Amino acid sequence: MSSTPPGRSRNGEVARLLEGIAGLLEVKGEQAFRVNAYRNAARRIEGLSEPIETVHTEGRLREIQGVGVALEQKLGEYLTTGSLRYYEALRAEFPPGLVELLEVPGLGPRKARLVFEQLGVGSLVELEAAAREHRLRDVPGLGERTEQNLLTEIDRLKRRTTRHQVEATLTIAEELLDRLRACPAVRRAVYAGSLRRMQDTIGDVDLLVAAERPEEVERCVLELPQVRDVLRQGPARTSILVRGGLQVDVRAVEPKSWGAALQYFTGSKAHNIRLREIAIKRGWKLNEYGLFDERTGTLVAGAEEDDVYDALGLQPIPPELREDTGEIELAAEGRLPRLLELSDIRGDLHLHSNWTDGGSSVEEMARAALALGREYIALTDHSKSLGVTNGLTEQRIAEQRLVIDEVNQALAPFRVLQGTEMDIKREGRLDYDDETLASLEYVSASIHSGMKQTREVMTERIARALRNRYVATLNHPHGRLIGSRAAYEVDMAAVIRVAVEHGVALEINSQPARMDLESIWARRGRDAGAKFAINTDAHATGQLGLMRFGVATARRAWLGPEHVLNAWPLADLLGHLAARRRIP
DNA sequence: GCCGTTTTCGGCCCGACTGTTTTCAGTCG
Repeated sequence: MSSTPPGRSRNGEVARLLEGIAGLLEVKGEQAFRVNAYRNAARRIEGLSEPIETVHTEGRLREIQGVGVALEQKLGEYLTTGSLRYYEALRAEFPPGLVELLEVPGLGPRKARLVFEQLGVGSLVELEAAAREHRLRDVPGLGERTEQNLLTEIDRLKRRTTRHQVEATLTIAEELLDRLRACPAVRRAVYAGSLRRMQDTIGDVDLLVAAERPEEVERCVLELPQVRDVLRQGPARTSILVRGGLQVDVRAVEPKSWGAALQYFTGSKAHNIRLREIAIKRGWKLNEYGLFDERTGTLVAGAEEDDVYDALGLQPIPPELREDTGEIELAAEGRLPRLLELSDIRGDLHLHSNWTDGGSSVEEMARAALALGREYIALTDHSKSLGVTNGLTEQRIAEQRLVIDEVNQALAPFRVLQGTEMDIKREGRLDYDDETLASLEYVSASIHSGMKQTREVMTERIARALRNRYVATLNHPHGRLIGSRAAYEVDMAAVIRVAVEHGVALEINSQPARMDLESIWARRGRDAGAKFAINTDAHATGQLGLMRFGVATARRAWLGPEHVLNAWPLADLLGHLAARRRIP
C-alpha cells in the first residue's frame, strides 16, 4: 500500500486496501458477491463524510453501510497497526507484483490469473517482457490484439498523470463542449461525472450529449481537434485521450433519455446504486435510458433529471451532495439543506495587492471585486517575516491605511477592510504584536514555513495562534498544493475544536491548487459548529473569479450562507469580528 | 461479506465495448 499523505484523512488509503483485497480475491476466483462486499465497503469509505480514523476511534465502524462484523475487525486492525494480516496472507499466495498487474486497464482478474498460471507472469515488468516476446498471444483466450493493447496500456501507465486540477479540467471540458455543440447532430451537451459534482480533483471527464440519432455523434467526437488517442469507440459511447493524458468519455443518448442519462453519468456510483435500489423496491428499473416499469417496460421518467428524482419520491439533489452520505434520506423527507450559492457571496476576505506579492493595486483589486458584485473585501497582504513577498512592516501598514481610506472614499458604500495574512511562526508566535493587530480590521493567520514539524508540534502551534483574540480566520488550514505538496501533519479535529471554542473561522481557499480546507473536513467542522470564510486568495484582479471553486467545496461540505462569514452583510460581519475580539 | 416493513437465508445495480468467440466472457465505467 502507498503511504498516507500527511495530514489527510485515511479514507482513500483504506478504500485502496479493500480494493486490493477485492482484486486478489477475484484472481483467486472467489465468489463475486464476496468480492463485491469489499468493493462496496471501499466505495462507502471513500465517500464517507468524515475521516475513517475518527469513526474508528469513536467505535462507529459498524454504522458504515457495508461494514459488518468481519470488516469491522479487519478495519480496526489496519487502522490500529497500519497493516492487516489477512491482506498480507492473501498477497503471499501470489507474486508480490500481481496487485500492480491489476492496475493495467484491460487486464482484469481473469486474464491476470491466466498469464500467471500459463506463463508465470507476476509483475508489470514480466508482463511487458512477455508481450514484447509475443508470448501472450499463445495463451488460450488472449490474442494478438490483446497483446498489443496491453503493451500500449503499460506504456500509458508508465507516463500516467495522476488526478487533474478541477479548473484546468473544466477549461478543457468547455472547449470540447463548444465543439460538440457545433456538430449538427447534437441537441444538448454538458459535462457530468466528478466535474459536475465538483470534486476537488478530477480523474477523467464525462461528457453527455443528446441527439435524435445518437450514433451520429461518434463521428463528431472522433473529428475533435483535441483528440490525441482513441481508447474505445461505439455508437453510444466513445472514449478519447486529450492533452495532458486526460481521458474523456463522451456518451450520446436520445433526448427522451436526457435526464436519466445526466443523472446516471453524474454519479457518484454509490449514490446511483442507492437510487436503483429505491427503484427496484417500487417495481421499477433505473438505467441511463430512464426509469421503467419492470413489468410493462413503460417509461416512467427520464426526459429531465428532476423528473427521475421526483418519480422516486426525492427532492432534486444538488450534484455536489451526491455521494450517499445522507443526502438521499433527507431528500426523501424533503429536508435537504439550503446550500450556499455563488450569488450569496458578498465579500472576499483573502486577497493581495502590489504592496506585497500581488500584481494589482489596492484600487484595482477593489474595483474588480465591485464589478463582480462584491460589497466588501479584506485586503490581506503578507506580514513582515515573509520577506520574499515584501511583507508589510508596521510602518508600511500605517502607510497602506491612508491608501485604503482613499479607495473607500471613492467607492463607498463598497468597503475595503484593512487586514493581514499573518504568518504563524514556530511555536505559534505571531508576526505582529497585539497593538498592531488591534489596528487592523481583519486578521487572518497562515502557516507558510516549518511545514515538516511533527503532528503534535504543528497542532499546538496552530492552536496557540488561534487563541489570540485578534485572529479571526485560519487560512488554508492544511497547507496542501494539489499535485506538488502534501498537506502538513496536523490533528485537524483538534484544530477544529479550538477554532469553534474561540470563534475563529476556517478558510476554504478557492485556489484550484489548494482547495483547502477540503470538503470532508469542512463538513466535519460544520457539524462541530465552525464558521467559514470562502476566499480567492487572489494575487491579481483576474483571480477574483476563482470564488466558484471555493463555493463548490462549501456545497460539498453542506454549508449554507449561515455558515459563511463573507456571505453575511458587512454589518453582521463587523459585529462578528468585534465579538471575536471579546473572546479571550 | 453484508443485509432485512417482502427475507436471519437467499438474495445482492446496470449496460456498452472489445476480442476471441461461433454465441459470449471479460472488462470497464
